[in-house]
Amino acid sequence: MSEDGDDDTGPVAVSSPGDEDGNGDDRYAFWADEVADAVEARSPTEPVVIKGGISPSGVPHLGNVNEITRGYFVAEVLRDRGWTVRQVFTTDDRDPLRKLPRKLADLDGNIVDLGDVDAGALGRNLGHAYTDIPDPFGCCDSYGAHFSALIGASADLLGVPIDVVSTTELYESGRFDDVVEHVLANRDRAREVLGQYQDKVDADYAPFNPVCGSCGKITETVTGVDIDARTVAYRCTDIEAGERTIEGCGHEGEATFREGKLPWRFEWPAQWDVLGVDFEPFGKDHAEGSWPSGVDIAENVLGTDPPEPMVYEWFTLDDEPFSSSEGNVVLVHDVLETLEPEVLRFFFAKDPNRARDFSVERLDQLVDEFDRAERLYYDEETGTDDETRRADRVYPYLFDLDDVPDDALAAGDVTVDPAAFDHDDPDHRRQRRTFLDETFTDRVRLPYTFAAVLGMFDDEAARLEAARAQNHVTDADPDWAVTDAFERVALASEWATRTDNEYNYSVQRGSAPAVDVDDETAAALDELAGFVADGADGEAIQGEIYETAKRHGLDVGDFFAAGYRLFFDDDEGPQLGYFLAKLDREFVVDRLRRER
RNA sequence: GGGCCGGUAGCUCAGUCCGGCAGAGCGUCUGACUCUUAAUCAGACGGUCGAGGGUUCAAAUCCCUUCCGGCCCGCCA
Repeated sequence: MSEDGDDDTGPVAVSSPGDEDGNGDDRYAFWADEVADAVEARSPTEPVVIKGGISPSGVPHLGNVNEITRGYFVAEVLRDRGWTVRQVFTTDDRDPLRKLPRKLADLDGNIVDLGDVDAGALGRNLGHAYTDIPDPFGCCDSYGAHFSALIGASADLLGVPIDVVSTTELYESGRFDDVVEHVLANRDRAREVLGQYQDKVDADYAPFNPVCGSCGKITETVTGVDIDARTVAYRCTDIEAGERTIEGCGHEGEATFREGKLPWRFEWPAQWDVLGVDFEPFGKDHAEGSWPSGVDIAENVLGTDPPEPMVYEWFTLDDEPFSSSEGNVVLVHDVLETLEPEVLRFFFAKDPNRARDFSVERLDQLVDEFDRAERLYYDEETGTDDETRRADRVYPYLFDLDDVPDDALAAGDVTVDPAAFDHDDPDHRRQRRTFLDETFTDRVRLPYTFAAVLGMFDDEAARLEAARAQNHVTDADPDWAVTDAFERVALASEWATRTDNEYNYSVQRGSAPAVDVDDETAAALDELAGFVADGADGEAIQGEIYETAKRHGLDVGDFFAAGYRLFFDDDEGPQLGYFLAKLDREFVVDRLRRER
């Protein structure tokens, strides 16, 4: 993983509690198993600490969620091996706001344009720490607190337990005092080490950025350090932020170690040290930048061991890079309106080494892939050995008791409250696994695109009827499984609406689409209209469509197409007979007669 | 300039670390079910594994070179 020539990421020796991945085949079916082995090889003390973190600079998008979910899978594997794990998430909220994002989001996850909030007020806060900037929505203590709350909510939505740790809080509480003192007391060494990685480090460089006592900006020019008093003297000078310069106010003053921050290259290793981090995944951007220097700083400035690393590739959103500042974002909140949480977790369980596109257009493919993995896990389908091994290994970690209906839990004699599920409690874990392997085998999944089709029936009974007709639901299925399965209809419908794809049909109520029908088809339509007018249920109408077409010597497919054209102005649609039965009869009859 | 990750069927990707007959799903095509309408089922088509060289009895897999794509070496997942 680390490619640094001279560090000591030792050989991976398998050890410790309940090692259980040796089934005669020692290849890794799941990347998290390999990482867990490496973490165990460090002989960590409990709780094992797994970290992630971001700056709360704006909307926490799906890419940011890697920082939560990648660590989660490793945490879960370690917990299954008997380890107690703490997953922390640092919100780097003392970082300064460098650039105004184009889009923001309220606490419910609704995206709003910058122009819809007080952009001027935000603009005046460039250069200030996120926790010192008022929340543009007025609902949280600060800008930083607002977006930290959103990322915390994203984790909750995915059922991942994290301790959110505010970096500002680490400074203000004094937890960082000792490490800041150490860095500043050894600032020559710090300069020397970081200087190997960054050209801008010169003789004047001081590894601390005080908050200006006058204008409140994070400043860079330290003019003196008093270790005993735990203060630094500074002058508030201009700072560079991308192409623009944020002007300093010129104020000269003194700041304590709690009134400022370490530069990122030092702050990250300081977090490892203070929080005792054993494993941290990070994006490819850090792999060649802050990671190598962080290792060096940890070992040679702080004198601590860096955590086990893991680099993950970035995602794109419909082939475009995610960008909080550019506004190309999608929140977990949004995604969960179209996907079950287990499917989204599945996306994050894929190989981190591979760049992936989160394609909204092709969400059905992702869901199908998940469904297949699930069937492989339950031995309801056969696949290649590799596919099966992967499914067996990965699927249990996608499941969360909170995602299934209460009566399902009751049916499985689950006594733990899903909302109070303790990932470190062996009994809770056992109950979850037992439920998964026993009760949940009765679950029902409607294929995603079929669920999208069902979305056009606004009537519950009609949906059930159609699903039964296709044998997706049978009398043998427990009620909870049927209820649960139909949850997918709302998700798939939302997807169809958002992408406006071929499942987003809408009945052309206003006026009949222009349809040219030949005489024979016209006669058949009239006859069908008569049948409908006499009153018939969906199944009867469906059958009659075939019969009518045959009587008139019409191709059944063409006749259906004529029907779809009349009602949807499209060549295809839902099962027509069932669908027409659910519309008001007079309208259907008139439309079939091309009279309205 | 230096580095990281990828390139395998039309599409999405497993397989590469640890060499052993090139795989899956979707799509396409054909056929069947005397109701083909997200159909379903059966079958078929589909690949110089980016390219070249090397090691080997044997290479998608290991080594060297090279091309293409994404990214990093300010801040960023």
